[in-house]
Amino acid sequence: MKNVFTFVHMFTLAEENYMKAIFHLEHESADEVSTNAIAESMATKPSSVTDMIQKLAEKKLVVYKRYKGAKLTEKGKKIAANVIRKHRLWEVFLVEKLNFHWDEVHEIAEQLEHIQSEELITRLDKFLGSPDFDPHGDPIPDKHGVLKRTEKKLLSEIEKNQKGVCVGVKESSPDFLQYLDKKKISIGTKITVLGKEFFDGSMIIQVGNEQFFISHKIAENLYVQTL
Amino acid sequence: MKNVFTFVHMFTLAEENYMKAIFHLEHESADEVSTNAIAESMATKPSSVTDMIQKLAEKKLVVYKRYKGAKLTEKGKKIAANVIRKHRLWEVFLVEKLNFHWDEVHEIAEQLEHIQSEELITRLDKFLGSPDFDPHGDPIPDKHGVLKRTEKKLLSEIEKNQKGVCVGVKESSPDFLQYLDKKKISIGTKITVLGKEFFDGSMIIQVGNEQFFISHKIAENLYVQTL
DNA sequence: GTTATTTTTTAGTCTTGGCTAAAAATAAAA
DNA sequence: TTTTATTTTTAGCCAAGACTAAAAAATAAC
Ligand SMILES: [Mn+2]
Ligand SMILES: [Mn+2]
Ligand SMILES: [Mn+2]
Ligand SMILES: [Mn+2]
Repeated sequence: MKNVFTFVHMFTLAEENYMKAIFHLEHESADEVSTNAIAESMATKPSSVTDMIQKLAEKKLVVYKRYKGAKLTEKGKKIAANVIRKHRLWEVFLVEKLNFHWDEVHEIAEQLEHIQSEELITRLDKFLGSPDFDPHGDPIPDKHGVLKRTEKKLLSEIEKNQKGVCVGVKESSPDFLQYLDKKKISIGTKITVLGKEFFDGSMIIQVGNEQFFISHKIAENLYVQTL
Repeated sequence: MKNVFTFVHMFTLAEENYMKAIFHLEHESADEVSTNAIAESMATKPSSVTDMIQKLAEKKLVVYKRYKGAKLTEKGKKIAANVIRKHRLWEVFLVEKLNFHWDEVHEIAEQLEHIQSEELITRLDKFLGSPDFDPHGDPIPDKHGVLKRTEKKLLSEIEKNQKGVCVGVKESSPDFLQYLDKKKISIGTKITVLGKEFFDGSMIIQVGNEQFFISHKIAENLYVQTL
């Protein structure tokens, strides 16, 4: 296909998605990311991943050694962070301005994150009041690609009788988010751990006036800041 | 490339751009659109156009007879109109909400028009107050792809001593729009034709308190409604 | 320290959407 | 009505980015 956009730095949709996936994987495990891990996270085949990381290596966007996995260069990291910045800013737009619900915005942001225009993002950011977090509590990288990480814990990591305020979700699938809605949990909600079962990690928690049971699966996907 | 979006009706970026180009060409000349005309309007080669219109014909989006040109089917027309609807709604967003100038929005809208989400456009339209026209005075098709055409004339067509209000531009290149800015002409501006030269079609017009000369090239790219 | 399993890479194909060069059809001139 | 010019199509090629199947390397098990 013909290159429709004429910008200085231009990466294809595929390239951007690979860099983004590697970025996320680097931050949730070792910094050498395996071919298989990338393939799984992108729902594609390892052979396709090998192809692409070799191309990205040519362009100095990742460092790659055969059989050793990939790792973003500074340049690659910046590009990835910028795509994530765009994704999260658009999510804020969709929720704050268009009144989408937080479980509906991800797919649309997956598309919007590839729109190429510095100026657009500068203005969108200002329009939104330069938000620091997206609707799922994820931090928005600044224009230099710097992502400040806050000290947050998984709900599953906090102890009995401790209190926390929900600051984000690890998973943001519609199913999970809708579960949280049902339980009246959203960003900013105060949660108290009333009981914790060692065997399966399940908990009894208090949210507002309600007390109820949650599984470990839930607790390990909710970020809180302890109070 | 892999199909990232999973919608019912999905057309590629290239397909959408071809349908849009054919739509525009149908409305500015005969309804059989020539291969060369499409090629020129898309800055591509006639052989590429032939390829694509054959594919579009397979999918019943255009009717095509060898050496006879292409013509959108009802389905193709609807799809094209919807892309144009999206383009123009996004242009309104960029100008009204992000304070872009009217000469800066076209390229960005060329990208945004391909974002796939019915719901997004429904909400964007509502957010913008369901505008009828884009920043260049072009009508925005409704959600059924119906485009109501207003009775507007080119400034070049109106007579000496007639008055008109500017309702749109035919060209919307940055150069032309910046010329209009310099002359303080925008949508809604009242223009009086004080003189008209038959030889070259140039005019003397009045805009506010200023009187000045404009060439035929300018006059045939400005739409007005006579008062 | 071999053997077996898993992971990763290579080789070869496919589709989309471009391109050029040549052939065929149509339109214009003579 | 021929000849010439223009338009359109076909044929063949290329790059991106996917895939499958097979080979090679790295790990894990024995
Ligand atoms: Mn998201
Ligand atoms: Mn998010
Ligand atoms: Mn436009
Ligand atoms: Mn416009």
